[in-house]
Amino acid sequence: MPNIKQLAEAAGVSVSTVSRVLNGHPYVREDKRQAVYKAIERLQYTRNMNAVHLVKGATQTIGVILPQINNAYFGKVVEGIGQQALQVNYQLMLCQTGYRTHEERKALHMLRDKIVDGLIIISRSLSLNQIEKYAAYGPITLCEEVRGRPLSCVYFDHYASFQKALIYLWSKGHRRIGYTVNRRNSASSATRHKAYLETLASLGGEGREAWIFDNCLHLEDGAVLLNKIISMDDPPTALLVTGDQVAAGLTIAAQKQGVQIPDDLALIGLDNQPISKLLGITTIDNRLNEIGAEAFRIIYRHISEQTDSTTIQELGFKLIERSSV
Amino acid sequence: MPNIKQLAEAAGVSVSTVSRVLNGHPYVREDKRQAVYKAIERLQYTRNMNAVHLVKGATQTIGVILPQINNAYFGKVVEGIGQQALQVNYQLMLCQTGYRTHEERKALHMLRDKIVDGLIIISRSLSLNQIEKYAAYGPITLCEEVRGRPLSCVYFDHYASFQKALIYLWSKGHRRIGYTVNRRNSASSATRHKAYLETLASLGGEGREAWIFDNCLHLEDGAVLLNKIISMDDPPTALLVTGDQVAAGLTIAAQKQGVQIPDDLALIGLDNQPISKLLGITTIDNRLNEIGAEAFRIIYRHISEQTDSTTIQELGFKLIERSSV
DNA sequence: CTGTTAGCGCATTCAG
DNA sequence: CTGAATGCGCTAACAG
Repeated sequence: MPNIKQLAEAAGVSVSTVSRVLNGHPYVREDKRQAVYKAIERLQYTRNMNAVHLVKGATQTIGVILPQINNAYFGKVVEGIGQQALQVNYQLMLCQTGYRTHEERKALHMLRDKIVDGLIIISRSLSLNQIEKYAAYGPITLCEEVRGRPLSCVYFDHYASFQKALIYLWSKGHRRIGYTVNRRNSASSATRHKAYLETLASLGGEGREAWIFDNCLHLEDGAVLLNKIISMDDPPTALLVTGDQVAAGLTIAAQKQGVQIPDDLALIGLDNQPISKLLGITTIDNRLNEIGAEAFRIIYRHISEQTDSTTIQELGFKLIERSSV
Repeated sequence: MPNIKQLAEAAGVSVSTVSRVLNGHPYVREDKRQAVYKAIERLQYTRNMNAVHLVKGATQTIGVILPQINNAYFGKVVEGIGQQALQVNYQLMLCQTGYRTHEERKALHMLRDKIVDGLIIISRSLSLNQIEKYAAYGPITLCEEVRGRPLSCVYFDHYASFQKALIYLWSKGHRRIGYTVNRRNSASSATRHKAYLETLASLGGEGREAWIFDNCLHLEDGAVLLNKIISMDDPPTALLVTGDQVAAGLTIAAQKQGVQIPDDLALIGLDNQPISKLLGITTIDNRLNEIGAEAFRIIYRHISEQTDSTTIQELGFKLIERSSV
């Protein structure tokens, strides 16, 4: 495999001239340019990008940290990231962490070690204090609200969306309202818990611990949950489900068990996944694709502008009324 | 950001000694080793992996080519790849091509340009002739049957699985059997078409062009298809659906339209996705996770052993009987 | 418009 | 056990 020097020799020019044509610089005489092209063809020359990365100090690659790729929620975000990356010729390095801090740290190391130029963290286990330490090595953007730190973020308002959904359920006559989350101890869960208690209180109702269900992420989790709910002495009549996959699981299981939706149990999902449309589930569109796309744009802007500033970006959401309430 | 030379100075040793402790080599006196650690801490030294990649001629990264990440089928395969990659400390570079040959070619270039050490192609648009050209630059593994080329592959037998499913439907009394695919002109589609015609003929039945439906990949496609089928003059009574998402879309739409499954329309899905279990869809488990995992193992073995040989690996499948037939 | 040269940061022979 | 020296392949000042 020839290098640039041999190529230059073969073309009868200097390495810098070769480099110029390789990088499309102007000010190269046409015949020399052609000679280089000829030589490239003849020697089957291919550039070693690792050398380019070394000398440029950048790789045109950004890392994406997420617990698992095979998931409708994360998939939608990554898709958004990827579409933007494509447009500016950036690569995506994927890190499936399974929420293991050890793996998350390894991904952070990629930024420190200059394997990636920036990092997007879709969901995490590590503390912000831990993550913050790596901000010195390059831009990091989280897909959750983060303030007062050297970290950027894109997010939608969990509090407001919960509030809106709760008020909607209340207006439809529901007084026994519960909700589901994935991890009880995540940042968004704390916000949601607060919104849950405060909103219900302000409406003159009350939230109950027994109506809060965790470990709900996948379709199957919804099915399991339905069985749990129908065996409760004092079940909620409505559920705010943070994820359409789970809402779909609940819906399908409900049909099997003869539970009527919305009469026996009302549901509001989240993410506006295709399946919620098909099943007629009322949901909140939080524009996951756009969250991913915007996360990339923020990173890209920070890289391009070499700025150390931080961006905080809130995206809107929309309640989509269908027939599960 | 200090480099290895400054670090060596600070530690009072040579760069080679630093390099040795950095790479965990033996034969370094303990006090010098400690001195290096101290200096690393003090200078906040971090290694530039691009230099390592350059000098080693490898990046510990493999590229993954797929049309889109946000998809149950591809997601499952990528997950399998990622799990294996994690175990041996390899990174994954993701390339969402949207089946655009231009993007696929860009991904192939990553192998040529030494950005990745190997490539896994989950699904493609480019011809094998085009892809084959890049085999000289590093190992390439496809997730489909490929023979007589310098390319490795993992796959399950589309022909045999179609055959098995058709015989099963036939044994249940179906005589008007159709099937769905995503892209009509993909390699697997050709195999399936052959299996479809030959198997039905051997059973004394016949296939019909009108019972073959393409552009079926997502959930919504299944819903659209159901409407198409119920408006047909001469609809099939059973459908072999290559993808549980589509089968799920069909099933859910059928419930809405009052179409009885399996009585009005029988279904056999593919991929054994969670949703097929929930909806009671009879399906074929083709072990997508394992296909991804094995694809990585093959690539990894070829990289480790520096061999130019090629691996062809067939994985088994299993018909999972549920209640949609 | 072009060539010379000095790095980019690290691994690794080869002598000690 | 250790250090000096060489090279990985390329870019970009700098001097023509």
